[in-house]
Amino acid sequence: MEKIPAKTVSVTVADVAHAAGVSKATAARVLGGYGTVSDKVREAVKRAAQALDYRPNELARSMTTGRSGTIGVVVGDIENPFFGSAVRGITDVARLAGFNVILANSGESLAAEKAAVKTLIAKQVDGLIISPAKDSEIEHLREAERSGRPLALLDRAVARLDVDTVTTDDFEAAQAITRLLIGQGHRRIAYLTACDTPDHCFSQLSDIYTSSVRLRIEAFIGACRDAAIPDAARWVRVGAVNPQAIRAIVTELFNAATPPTAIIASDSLIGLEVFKAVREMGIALPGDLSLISFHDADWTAVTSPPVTVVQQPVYQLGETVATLLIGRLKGETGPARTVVLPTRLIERASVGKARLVATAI
Amino acid sequence: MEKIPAKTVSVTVADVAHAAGVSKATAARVLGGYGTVSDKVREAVKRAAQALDYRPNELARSMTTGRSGTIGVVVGDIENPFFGSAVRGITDVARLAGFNVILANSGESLAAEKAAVKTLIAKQVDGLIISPAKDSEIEHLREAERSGRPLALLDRAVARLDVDTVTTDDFEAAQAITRLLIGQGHRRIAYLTACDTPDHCFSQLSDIYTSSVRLRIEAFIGACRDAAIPDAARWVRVGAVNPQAIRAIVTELFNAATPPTAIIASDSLIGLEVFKAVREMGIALPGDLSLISFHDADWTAVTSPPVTVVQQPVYQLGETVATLLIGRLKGETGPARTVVLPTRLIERASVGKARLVATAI
DNA sequence: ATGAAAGCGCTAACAG
DNA sequence: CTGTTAGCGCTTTCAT
Repeated sequence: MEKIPAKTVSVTVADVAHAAGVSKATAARVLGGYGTVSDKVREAVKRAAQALDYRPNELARSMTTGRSGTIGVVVGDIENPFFGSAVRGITDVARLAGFNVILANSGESLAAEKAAVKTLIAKQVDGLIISPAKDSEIEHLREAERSGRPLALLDRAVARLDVDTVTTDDFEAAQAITRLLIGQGHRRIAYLTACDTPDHCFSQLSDIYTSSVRLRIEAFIGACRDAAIPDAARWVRVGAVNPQAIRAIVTELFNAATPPTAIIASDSLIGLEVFKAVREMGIALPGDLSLISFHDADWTAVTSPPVTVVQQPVYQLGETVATLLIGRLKGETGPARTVVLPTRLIERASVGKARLVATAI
Repeated sequence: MEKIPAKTVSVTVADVAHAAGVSKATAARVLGGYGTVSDKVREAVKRAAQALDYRPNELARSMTTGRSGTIGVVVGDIENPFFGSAVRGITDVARLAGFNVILANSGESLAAEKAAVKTLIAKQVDGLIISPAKDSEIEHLREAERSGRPLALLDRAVARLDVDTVTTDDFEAAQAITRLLIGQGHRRIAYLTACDTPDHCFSQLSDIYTSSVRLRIEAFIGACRDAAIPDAARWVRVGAVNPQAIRAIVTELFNAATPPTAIIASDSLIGLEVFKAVREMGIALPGDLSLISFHDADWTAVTSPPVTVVQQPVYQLGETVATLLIGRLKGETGPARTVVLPTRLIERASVGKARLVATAI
C-alpha cells in the first residue's frame, strides 16, 4: 500500500506529523501556532514541514474556526478613482490587521449588488463593506446582518440600517459650494448626478436613493431657497452615468432659452466630461460658465483653468470604514457608529462672477 | 435533546434534509444543483431551504471539490488608474465565468508580493494573476506553479517563467515615440520611470527588473542610437516613485547645464507630476519642452496643451489575462501563451520642435 | 506536553 | 432516483 503522492495532492498536517513522528494534533499545534509544544518537538515538526514543502490550507482552518480572515467589499466601480482610493485604504488597513479582501463590483446595479452579497456570505467572509447602490431596497443588507456578519457602509448611509457608517460631509460641502456660486451672482445653477430615477427626471428628494447625493441636492436646493432662488429643483439633472448621457445633458442645458451660468458635478467623472463638453462647445470657463466638481481627482489641478473642487478624504474614508469593521470583528460591541469626515473646498479658477446673459430678459 | 439554534449557528444541508424528510445527499443534490432528483422532492427541499433561510457554505464545498471559485490578483497599486482599469477588466470577466477575485496590493514591494502569493495559495485560490514587481526573484511565482495553480502574468513578462502572459507592445511604443521626438529635432530626451535600481541610477538594461520598462528603455536607447544620439542611457532616470522623487528629478534635470528638450514619462502618475512641475517652473509646453506619457489617463486630454500619450488597452489587458487564466482553469492545456496587445499613439499638442538652447554651445 | 477522536458542512462514490 | 458511507484538512475537546 505505497502512497504515491501525485503532484496535485497536497501535503497535510497528517503527512508532516507522520514524517516528524508525532501525532496529528501536535503537528497541527506547531503548524497552526497555538497550544503548547516542547521546543524539540516544535523543531522537528518545522523541519518536517520544510522538507515536505507543507503549505497550510486556510479553507480547512476556516471551516473549523468559523473565521475566514476575509472581508468582502462591494463598490460601484473600481475603475472610478474615488473607489480606487477608498479600496486602497480598505486593503491597507485590512492587511495590517491580517485580513484579505474579496472585491466585487456592483456597477451600481442593485441586482449585481445582491448577487455579490449572497456570494460573499456564502464564501464566509467575516464582514462586509458596502457602498450600497440604493437605500430603498436593503433586504439583502439585512440578510448580511442576519447571517451574523458585521456590515459597514462606505460613503452612503442607510437610515433604516443600524450599522457602522462612514461618509463625508456631503450636506455641508454642497451648501458651501452653492453659496460660493450664489455669492458670485449665479442664480441658474445646474446640478448633475449619476444617480438616476425611474423617469430620468428629478422631481423630489425622495426619488434619490443614494444618501450622499440626496443630502447634496437637499443642501443645494436649500441654499438656493435661502437666496431667494425659487425652484432650484428644476436645475437638477439625474442619470449622468456615462459620457454620452453627460454630453446629452450638457447639450440640452445649453440649448435651452436660459442656460445655466454654473454647473455642479456630483463626481469627478461627470466633472471631466462636462469640462470636455463645454470646451468643445466653445463655452469659456469661468467667463461663460462656472464649474465645481466633487472629488479632487488628479486632473482637476492641471486643466486650464484648474477646477474648483470639494476635496474628499477618500483614502481615509476607506481606512476608517475598515477600521470600524475590523473593530467589530475583534469583538467591539455597542451601538452603530456614524463617522462623518469633513471635506475641504479647494478654490481654483473655474469659478467666476455670473455674467448677465442677453437671452435672460 | 432539543436543538436550539443560536443565531450564530447556521442551517446546513442536514437541517434542510431533515425538514424536508429526505436524506442529506438528496438535499445536497438539489441545493448544490448536481445529480438528479425528482421534481417533487426538489420542490420540497427548496421549500424547506427557503423556510429555514438556508445559506450555502462555499468553504465546505470548496473543501470537498478542491475548487474555490476564486482568483487571486496581485497588483502594484489599485489606486493607480492603470491597475484600476485592469482589475475592472479582470473582475468583469471573472464574474461572468463564475469566479470571484481576491485582491492584494504589493505596493511594488517584493516582500509584500511574496506574502500575498503565500496567503492566496493558502486560501486555495484556483489561479493567480500577478503583475510581478521584479522579474529577478521569482521563486514565489514558481512556488505558485508548483502548488498546481495556474499563474498568468499581467503587463510584465518574466522570461524564465513559462506561463500565460499578456502585455502591451512596449518596445514598439517606446520606439515610436522616441522616433517622433527625434523627428522633431530632439536630441536630449529624458526617460523617467518608477522602476528603481539599488543605487537609484541607471547604468545598464539588466538593472531594470520590470520587463515592460526594460523593453521601453531598450527601444528608447536603440532609437536614439539609430539617430546617432550616443549614450542616451545617461538620460534615463529611475526611482520616480512618488511626487517628491519626481520633483527632484525634474529639478535636477533642469538645473543641469544642458537640460532635456523632451521628457518621456513611463506612466501617467509620472506624466502628471512632470506636467505640474514644469508648469510651476515656468517651462512652456511644447515651446521649451515636449512631453509624452505612457497610459492615456483621463487628465491627459484636458490639459493645456493636452498631452501626447501612448494609449494602452488596459481594460482589455485585464480581460485578456483573466480569459487566459480561466481557460486554464477550465482545463485548457498546451504551451504558455503570450499575448502582446498593440498600443496606439495619440498625438496631441505637448510635442513640438526642439528649440536650440543657448546654453548648449 | 502530547495523543485520540470527533466534527466543521459539504460532495462523491457506491449501493440499492 | 435516493440513501449510506466516507472523507476533504484542520482545530478542538478530552484524556493521558
